[in-house]
Amino acid sequence: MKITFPDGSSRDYEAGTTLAQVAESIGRNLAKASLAAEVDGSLKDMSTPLDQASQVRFLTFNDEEGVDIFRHSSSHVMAQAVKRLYPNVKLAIGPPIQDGFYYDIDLPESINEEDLKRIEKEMDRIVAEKIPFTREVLSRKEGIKLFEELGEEYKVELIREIEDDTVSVYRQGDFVDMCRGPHVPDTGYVKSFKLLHTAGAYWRGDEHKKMLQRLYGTSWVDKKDLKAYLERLEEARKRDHRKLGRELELFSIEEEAGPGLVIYHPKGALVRTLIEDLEKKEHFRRGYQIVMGPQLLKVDLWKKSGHWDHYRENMYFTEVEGAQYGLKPMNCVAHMLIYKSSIRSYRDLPLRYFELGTVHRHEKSGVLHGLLRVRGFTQDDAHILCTPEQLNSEIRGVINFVRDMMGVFDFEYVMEISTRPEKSIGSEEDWERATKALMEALDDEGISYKINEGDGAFYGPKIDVILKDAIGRMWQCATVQCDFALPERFELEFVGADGERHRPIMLHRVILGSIDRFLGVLIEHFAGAFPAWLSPVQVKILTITDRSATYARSVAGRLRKEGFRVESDLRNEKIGYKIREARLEKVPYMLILGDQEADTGTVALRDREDGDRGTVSLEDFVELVRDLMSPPAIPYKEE
RNA sequence: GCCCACGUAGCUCAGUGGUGGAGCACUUCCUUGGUAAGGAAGAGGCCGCCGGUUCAAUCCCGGCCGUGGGCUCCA
Repeated sequence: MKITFPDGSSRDYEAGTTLAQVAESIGRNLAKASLAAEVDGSLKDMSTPLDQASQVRFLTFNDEEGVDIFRHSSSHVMAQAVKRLYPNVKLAIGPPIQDGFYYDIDLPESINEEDLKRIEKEMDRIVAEKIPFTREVLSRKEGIKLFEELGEEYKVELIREIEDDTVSVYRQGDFVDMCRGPHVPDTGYVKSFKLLHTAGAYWRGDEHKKMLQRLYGTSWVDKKDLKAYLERLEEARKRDHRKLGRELELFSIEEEAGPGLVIYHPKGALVRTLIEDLEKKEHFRRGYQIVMGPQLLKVDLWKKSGHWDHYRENMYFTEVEGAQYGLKPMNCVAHMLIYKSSIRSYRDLPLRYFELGTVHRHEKSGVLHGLLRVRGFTQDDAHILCTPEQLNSEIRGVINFVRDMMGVFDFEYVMEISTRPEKSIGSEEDWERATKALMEALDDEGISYKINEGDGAFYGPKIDVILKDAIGRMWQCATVQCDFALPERFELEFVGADGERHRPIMLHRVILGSIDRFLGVLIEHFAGAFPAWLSPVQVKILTITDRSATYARSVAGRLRKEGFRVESDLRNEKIGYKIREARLEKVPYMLILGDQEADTGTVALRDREDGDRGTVSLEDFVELVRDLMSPPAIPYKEE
């Protein structure tokens, strides 16, 4: 029989030859590296015998599928270890995930750090035993019987729900698990792993079902990769915006004030202001009008908007003089009222209302996280009201806006479109038209995108922008959403060229999203070392001795006149000490001033990245850094 | 909201059923030193909050609040 490989070459083999033997015949290294194989499009174990001519692709740790198979096998090894140590454990599911795997288990006692170490030791034994993974196909009935006898009620529940007549199970020695497979040939493959932490997880992700224990681990084909991954985790910890936020005196969240409520200290408030100033400027350039809505609006209005029915449990309410008010969780309602305040003509459209709107949402206590998930935050929110004909160009305008802003902050990004979910409102034509408009806008801009079927908002489809930070993590910030519901509910109209009344389409969009969250992402992206234009302190003047204080004051004055943010450290401390502190504060430029500089009108420049840069004249320094001290210019584009 | 862990000085963290500690930071004094920590002294704590056990609780138990890792939900 003829076996064909991805490079187009082929070889002949006897029927019954296993994939492992095929790999071996090609080369020792391939055989060693191959974890499983893809045969005519489906994934198979290396021990699978081939019985007919096929297309074969061997999967290694360099293939996405190979990585998943490897991690999946890792989770089986962990499950086997758990089962050896806790015979009464019931297993739920154990899939591979990004960078690792987990297994959900049901166990009366709870697993702690020391237990994880014990489980790791047991896993080491299982790995050393090199137990082969063997596949077995059972009928559903046999499968149910097998797992009922084992007391594995979760597996039984899963088998009852699958539609096939057969189920496959994998054995590794005394351990058996229901599993689609494939797996690596034996447990010896999984030697570079580490169990990371435990967590609670609902059975089948349903908060009404039982809470299980989830054990998280990571595994790699090579010890080096494991080490690199653990170092990456360490790097992420160092960049944690909660830690840096405190160290750099940017913000705090105090128990006294309330969970999820951010207090911006001078430096954090300054960075936020710089971002917001840039946002205002860029919005004005793009034809947005700034508006401001009140923090409290009457409950009747929230009933009209649908928030009372759909969002009430996330809102804060209060009563004043017998009238019920709700604290705004979104900015749209006031914008609707502005639109309705006069009769609109098609000539007025599009209308782009922009608000740096501070909103409050009663998030569940367990989800709060630094600046990334809070209860009070400020969005760079806008609602664009336009005609159906204008939809495409408005969406493209937003996309370009996002593109420009991501460039300013040095972020890469990808875009995704989310389509109609099952629970949704509006006509099929509206949804189709709006989804098409979003896709066409991205196509027209030459942007590739992924589609998330059924992931849209209940009132319309959306584009999400997922940005990628300096260490490869993804964050969702910008979003563009079509909304049919609000124009309908508020009976928004415009008079068309035909003299008839028409309903405008509304786009809801944010560029950075929550400014608070964006700041958190920025802190982690730059590891606290903001680019000069965003740094709270741009230049720090450090004196060698008291004798230089007067000169230092004149230098500071000159730089302030230039608009630079300057701080002086005139303390009676050694220069090494002052430099150390300025470095920890991540100030981009340090000017070291002693007798030599005072005598010659120069500054000894030191920067955050390159260290000592020698002596330059004060005026040369100003020229050198001037352009870096304000936000990068965004070229003006004709709409 | 749910599961697990944690909560000691501004920060990082030791610690014990009977009197609370260190380093850094802070204050004062000495030192005037040229590219990542000079020296000395001092001040600083409802040991998260409430209740229980105990002759005695920061420590043991319970509840609450908060934080962390996740789940669910989301900007």
